[in-house]
Amino acid sequence: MISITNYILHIDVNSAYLSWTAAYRLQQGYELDLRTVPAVVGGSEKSRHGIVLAKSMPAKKFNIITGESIRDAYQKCPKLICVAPNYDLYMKASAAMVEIIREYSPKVQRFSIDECFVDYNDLATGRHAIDIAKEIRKRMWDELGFTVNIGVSTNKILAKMGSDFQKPDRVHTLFPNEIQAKMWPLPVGDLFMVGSRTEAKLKGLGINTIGELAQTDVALLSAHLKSHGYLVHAYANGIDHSPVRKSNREIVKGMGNSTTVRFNVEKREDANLVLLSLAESVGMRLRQASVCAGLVSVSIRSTEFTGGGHQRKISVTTDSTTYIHKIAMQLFDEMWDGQLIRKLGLRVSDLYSNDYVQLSLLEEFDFERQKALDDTVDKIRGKYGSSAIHRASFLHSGLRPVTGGIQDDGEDEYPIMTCIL
DNA sequence: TCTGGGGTCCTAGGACCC
DNA sequence: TCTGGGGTCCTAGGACCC
Repeated sequence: MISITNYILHIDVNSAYLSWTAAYRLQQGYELDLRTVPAVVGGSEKSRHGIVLAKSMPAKKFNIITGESIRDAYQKCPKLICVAPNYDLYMKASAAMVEIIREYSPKVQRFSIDECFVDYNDLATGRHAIDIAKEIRKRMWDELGFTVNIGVSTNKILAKMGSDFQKPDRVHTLFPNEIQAKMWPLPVGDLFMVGSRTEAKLKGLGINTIGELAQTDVALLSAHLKSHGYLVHAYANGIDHSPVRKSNREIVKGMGNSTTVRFNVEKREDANLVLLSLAESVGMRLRQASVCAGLVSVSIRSTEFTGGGHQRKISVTTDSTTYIHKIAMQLFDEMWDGQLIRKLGLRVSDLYSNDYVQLSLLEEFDFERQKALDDTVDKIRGKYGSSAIHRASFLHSGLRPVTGGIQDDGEDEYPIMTCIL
């Protein structure tokens, strides 16, 4: 017998935004634990950000689902408590969680703000992975005040599926010899990477459970789902060879920001300002990551929820706020048909290290001068905050001079957290 | 005052080249 | 004078995730 020494853990915060908010409020001296009553984290309806981002277990009992409008949620439960998101708090809570997890293994992959994978070798400590998982679960509660689910297995897909079993505050195993008993009876839509469209197609083929998917001829699946068919078939059989990567950061493919504007945009000049504020944050993020982009994309969503995207490769790679904005406006002008706009997005990709920025001789654009300006603005914002300096065109516009990334809803802000979390 | 924001990967079709 | 084949690049859009 060969004993397994390498395990994969998947750690997932239960109702992350809500749990973190609840834990924080307890620390601040609130009596009520939001996790014990129907409560949601959601944006404000007035600024048209009113959807449920996270819900408590009691809220779930009222059939409130993530992503639905706050209004619909109130209809289901009039006593519902709704609190604003606090992304600064979430980043801190996430960092505190990862710091503890890294005590057990150097191979930790942050999969999202509230999830990570751990490659754990029990030769290192002589302790079994299941015991480690139980200890991590307990420490999250004791030291940070929130609960997690942990899945333990031998690869990422099984660990992830395992962490999704009964919640909250549980450790589950899903080893290969447990697949048939624990995973195959589940509805096919529960499988990672089977979303609503794929689920509908599979049901059309008479496939209703993960087990049925696992035992379907992969040729049939690929005929209907192309390469996605191979993927979900492998996942249904618990097959996944992807490694736990130490870092996601080095392999970022693109970055973008988008915003639902507080009012319907009908004037080009307002769209121009919104895209400028998005370019400010995208540009800052590029410069912070020391990369330049070779592709710019703009997306528009109308008040009718129609719309699309428009993108263009650019002849230079750039991290210039002003240049990105200039391209974005070209794209906008080519695409906009005058419809009322609800949401605008700006995204850059084709990222290259900015060590070798090419300066185009053809462009009538002074990259050197803009670079100096961007650097100065970044320094001031780094020191005094992103609202310390902004372009005069935003004065009296009713628009944010910088849009995207970590920011809160503005109305009901929490103070910066100072406690242990 | 219905419907957020940030990502990744895949596919299809047209342009263009040899 | 309807007509091949292979390849890459570019753009649009769909599907999935948290």
